[in-house]
Amino acid sequence: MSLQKPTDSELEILQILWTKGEATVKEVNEESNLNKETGYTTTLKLMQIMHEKRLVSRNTEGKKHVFKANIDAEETKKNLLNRFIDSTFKGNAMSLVMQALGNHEATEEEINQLKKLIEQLEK
Amino acid sequence: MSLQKPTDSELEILQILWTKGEATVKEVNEESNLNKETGYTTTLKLMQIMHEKRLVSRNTEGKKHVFKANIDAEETKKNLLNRFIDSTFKGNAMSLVMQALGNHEATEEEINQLKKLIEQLEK
DNA sequence: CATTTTTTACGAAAATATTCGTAGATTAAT
DNA sequence: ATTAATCTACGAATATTTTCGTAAAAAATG
Repeated sequence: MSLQKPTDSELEILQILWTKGEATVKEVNEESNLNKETGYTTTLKLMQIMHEKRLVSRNTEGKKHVFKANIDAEETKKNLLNRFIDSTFKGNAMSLVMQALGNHEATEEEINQLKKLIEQLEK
Repeated sequence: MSLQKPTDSELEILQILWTKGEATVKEVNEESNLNKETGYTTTLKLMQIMHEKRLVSRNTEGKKHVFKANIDAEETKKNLLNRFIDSTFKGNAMSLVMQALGNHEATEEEINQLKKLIEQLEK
């Protein structure tokens, strides 16, 4: 069962739902508007399509529909990451890691986390 | 001057050009066909569009046009990586690194590289 | 030099993704 | 209960990306 890749717009909505747990169209739209102007019915339509695709589920009992993500955040991100590594880094995960670490100013805390992870990798 | 994001098909062609240094449409198309069936004129058209966008340059002196990437591999990948981190990991680069390392079976060599990089980060 | 093969140019169809207007339903307010 | 506000459904217009057919130019072959 391979997950289909959400579009950019869909991913943005999924991120909002993953963060909020659940949300109405209005809430999602307001959140979207922090980034870029988006019409209400545009967001609504996207979420209806996502529902058709089973990317989200919705509770229609109450007055307004309440949506939540229907696919797991970690699994989806892992999936997208693997695709990205394949397309952009030709499957070389370590190359991506190096690039990401190189670009990024790491805190002490983060470095310690990294060290721990590396110890585990060594086993 | 911010780089525009190449489409998936464009990225695939860029990867081939980055690897080969330069190539004709025929060569690129044959390489593409290792992954998925792609018509010759499809590849041609894509490369013409990429030329209009200045993603590639071409030498039309000889009999066939010889193309090469007109944007830098490292810079482009860095750019795409930053976008990906923003969209999929909400800007949290370390989270992506952890995920990538967690999914991936690292060789001793790679672990040593990582350790070196971490030493540098600590300074 | 005539014929065949290879190559480019280009328009347009097909596929996919995004945006929005309008109508009708539901709920809230007076 | 009537009016106003909010919300969903849905078709359709736009925009973007991908694919391909056809024609014409260029090169290779015999």
